[in-house]
Amino acid sequence: MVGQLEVEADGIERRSGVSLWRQIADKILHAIAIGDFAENAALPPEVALAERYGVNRHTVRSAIAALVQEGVLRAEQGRGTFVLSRKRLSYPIGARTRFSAGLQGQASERHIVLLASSVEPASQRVAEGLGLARGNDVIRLETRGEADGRPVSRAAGWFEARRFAGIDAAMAQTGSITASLARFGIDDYLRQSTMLSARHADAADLADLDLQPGAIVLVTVAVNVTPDGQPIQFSESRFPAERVELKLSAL
Amino acid sequence: MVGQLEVEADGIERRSGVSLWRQIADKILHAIAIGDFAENAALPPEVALAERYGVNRHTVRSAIAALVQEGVLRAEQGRGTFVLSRKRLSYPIGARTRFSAGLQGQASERHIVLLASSVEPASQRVAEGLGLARGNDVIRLETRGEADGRPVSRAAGWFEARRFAGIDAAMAQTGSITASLARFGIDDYLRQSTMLSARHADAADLADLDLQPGAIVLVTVAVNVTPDGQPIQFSESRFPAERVELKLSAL
DNA sequence: TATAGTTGTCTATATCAATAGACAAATTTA
DNA sequence: TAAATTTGTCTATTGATATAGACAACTATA
Repeated sequence: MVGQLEVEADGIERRSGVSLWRQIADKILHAIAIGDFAENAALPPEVALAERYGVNRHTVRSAIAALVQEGVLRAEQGRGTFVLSRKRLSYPIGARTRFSAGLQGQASERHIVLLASSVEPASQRVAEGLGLARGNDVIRLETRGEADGRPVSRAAGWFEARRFAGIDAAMAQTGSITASLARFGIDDYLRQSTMLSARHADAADLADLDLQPGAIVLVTVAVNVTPDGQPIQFSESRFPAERVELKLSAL
Repeated sequence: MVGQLEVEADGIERRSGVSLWRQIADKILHAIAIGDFAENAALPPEVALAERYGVNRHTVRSAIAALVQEGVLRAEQGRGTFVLSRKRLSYPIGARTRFSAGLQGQASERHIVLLASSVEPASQRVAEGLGLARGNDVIRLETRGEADGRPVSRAAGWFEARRFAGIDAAMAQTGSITASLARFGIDDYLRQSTMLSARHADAADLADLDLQPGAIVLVTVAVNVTPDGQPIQFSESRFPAERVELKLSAL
């Protein structure tokens, strides 16, 4: 027999299209992120978690299994289940956002990897963002940001091809957008505007950011300009919400 | 027999803990939000959607049924399925963010409702944000922002009780944080910092923002200060990602 | 060395999610 | 009016999700 609860404890929703084990895994992740469970600390035993969330022990086990798979937890028979992962990185977004500078002190190793580059005609929104006519050639750089070996961002950046010919090579060589732009005489640039949204990770996000299905990504669409307001870069970036939060400072 | 596809089209993930119909509902919502389907336009027929996403027609029907339930779509037998809802609001976040001012032109009617208020000792993070000793009394205002009758934000704001005694009454009367602060001699205030994250909506969010289970909320935690840097308000706001995107401008 | 507490594995059952196919009902188009 | 298009409803089957209970395996501790 099944003892069906009418009201669930702690924000667990049934028949929502999101399985209970996934919801509980998200809750545990969130609890770790906000510091409810310290690093290396033992999680409450499975029966306690099952009671807290009003579900069967096996459902909790499914959630834990997913997080073990993700490398967030480690389960030891007879001892308990332990927290491995650290808190979320705080990624700054402001007028002078720079990848490495912003994460200083939070991760010992951080860098950007150039995954691919290509020349293509500007789409509608890229053209608008850069103030070009639609169809003008632009260079697209596909990059991934990593901190301590974990992917923390995945971005596409577009630059006017005529003005920034060779920026792909510069990026491959320097591993830095800032350094690459410096080669084109851009010593300073500002973030003009940023649109921010959130959605479930799609197949590309899962592969790019090493996420599990059901994860959430933050998406920013931004335009960088020179100090005198000339657009130089249009970008779309995706951040895994479980590993990164955004800190908005003076734009 | 079942013809199982190895690779799914368009970012649909199986065995993810998120059901296919929920993922497809999210995709349709996103497509509407970014303007792929115009308002009042017909959606592609169910068989076409099923093929596009690589799922059975009945699965698409489940997704559509959920969106009809949410009031996003209207299905008419023999004719088609039509888009009711408009694009996402673009909610500005910047140095001088004000609720009504920011949404001007995007919604014809907008206001803040005061849901509840109370006096309580400051928690750790509220005390830190306001620069108080932990346990000092603070006033908490629970509010909901609405635009054209739809909830677009749900916020809790904390103010030092000694300095802002009566701000709850002022808020109830004026329906505006800005106007209420003016009564305490605050003619201008700035957003000092904002932390931004995203997660699945919990039970409270579902009720407060009239969402369906599985929805995503954007969460901001911010501190407002006077022009000379004195903290006056600590706030946590939640925005439904399917209805709102955040526009970051000069902080 | 028992004993209690914890995770791991197994069986069984019920419900939800997804596929498959057929046909009805309503609308639009030729 | 007839045909084509589209949504609505029904049955059937399979696999994933969730509950239930029992017991094994391992660890720490009294």
